[in-house]
Amino acid sequence: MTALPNRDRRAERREATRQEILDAAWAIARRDGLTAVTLRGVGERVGMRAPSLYSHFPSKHAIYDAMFGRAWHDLIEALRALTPLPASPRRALLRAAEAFFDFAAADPARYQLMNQASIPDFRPSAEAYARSLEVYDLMRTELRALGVRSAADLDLWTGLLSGAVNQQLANDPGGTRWRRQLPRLVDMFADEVGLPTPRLRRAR
Amino acid sequence: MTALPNRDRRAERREATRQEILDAAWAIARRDGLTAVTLRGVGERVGMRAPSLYSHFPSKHAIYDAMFGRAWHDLIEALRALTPLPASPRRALLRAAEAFFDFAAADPARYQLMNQASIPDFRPSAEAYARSLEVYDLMRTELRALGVRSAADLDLWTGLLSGAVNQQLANDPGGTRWRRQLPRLVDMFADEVGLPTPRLRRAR
DNA sequence: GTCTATATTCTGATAGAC
DNA sequence: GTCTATCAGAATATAGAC
Repeated sequence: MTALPNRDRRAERREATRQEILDAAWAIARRDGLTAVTLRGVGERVGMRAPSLYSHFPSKHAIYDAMFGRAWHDLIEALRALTPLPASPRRALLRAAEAFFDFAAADPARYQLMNQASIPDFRPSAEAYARSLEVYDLMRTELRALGVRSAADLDLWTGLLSGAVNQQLANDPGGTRWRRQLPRLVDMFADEVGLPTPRLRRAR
Repeated sequence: MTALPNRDRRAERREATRQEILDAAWAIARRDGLTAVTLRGVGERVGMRAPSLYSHFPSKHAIYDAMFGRAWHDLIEALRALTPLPASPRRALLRAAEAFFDFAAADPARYQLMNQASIPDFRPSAEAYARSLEVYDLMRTELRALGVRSAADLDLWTGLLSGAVNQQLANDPGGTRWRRQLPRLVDMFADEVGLPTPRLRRAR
C-alpha cells in the first residue's frame, strides 16, 4: 500500500540531494572558478565526505556534465520565456539579444563552462551537448521567423552577440560598456540583412 | 681580455636555454592545452629534470608570464608590420582585422592565454600586462587616424573582432566561417561610424 | 547512503651533493 | 647549472565496515 508513496519519497529525497550537490558545485565555481570545484569542497558544503558523493554521481566529470546540461537548459528556458516577442523585428532582436547577454553576464563561470573548453579532459555527454544545439536551433528558428534565412547571416548574428558578451566579461565585468552597444548592433545587423526600418536608434 | 666576450657568450647561452624552455611549454600548450604544461613535461622536452628549470625561471607562473608577455609582444609586431596601411580606410580596417584574426586563429592556446583567465591563480605581471595595453593603444591610434574617435566606437570595433574570432575558434576551428565575414563586418562598422564609401562589398 | 581508510597519481617546489 | 632525493600537498577514486 505504502510501497509506491515511499518510493516516491525516496526518489524525491535523492533528487534533492543531487540538487544540493550541484548547487554547492555552482557556488564554488562562481566564487573561485570552475577548476576550483573539488569533491572535498563540494562535500564540505553539503555536509558529506568526498567519497559519499559517489553515491549520487559516478565521477566528478558527471557533476560537470550535469552542470553543463543544466546551464543550457536554463538558457533555453530564458529564451522561450521571451515569447511572444515584439512585432517589430528590430525590437524582437533587441529583446532576444539582451536576454542572452544578461544570462551570460549574470554568471561568467556558467558561461565559461558552456562555451569555453576550460576543464581538462571534460567533454559534455551527447545528451548535454544536444541541449546546446537546441539553443542554436532556437536562434535559427527565431531569426527565420524574422526573415533572416541564410546560414551566413546566422553566423553574423552569433558573432555579434558573442563578441559583445566576451568583451563585457573580459574587459568590463559587472559593467555595461558592451551591453550598451546592443541596440546599435541590432540596427547594424538589421540594416545588413535587410530587415525593415524604423531603426531603434537614429542613423548618423 | 676575454672576460667580457665570455660573459656575453654565457648570457647568450642562458637566454637560448630560456627560449628552449618557453618553446617546449608552447609546444605542450598547443598540443594538450595550457593547463597540461607541467614542469616535468617541459623538462623532458628540453632534456632536463624538472628542478633544473628553477635555474631559469623562479616558478611555473613565471613561465606562463613570459609566454603571456611574448604572445602580446608578437601581436604588437604583427600589427606594426601592417604599416603602411592602405589609403582606403575600409581596406585598412580589413587588413588589420584579418591580421588580428589570423594571429588568433593560428594558435588558439596562445589566444586563450592572452584573453581568457584560464589558469588558476595566474595573473600576468605588470610588465607583461602593459604589453596588452599597448595593443589596445595601437588599435585606438590606428582607428583615430581613420577618423574614429569615440570610446564607444572603439568598443564596438573590438567587440566585432573578438566575436568573429571567438566563434571561429569555438565552432569552426580550422575553418573560415567567421573569417569570411570580416569584409562584411568592416563595412557594417564603417557605415555605422561614418567612414567614407565605397564599400568593400556591394550594399544589398 | 555515509563513513573511514587508503590506493594511486600527480603537482610545484626545496635541499644539498657534485 | 644540473642532478637525485624528497617534501608536502592536493586530487579522484575504490574497498569495505556499518
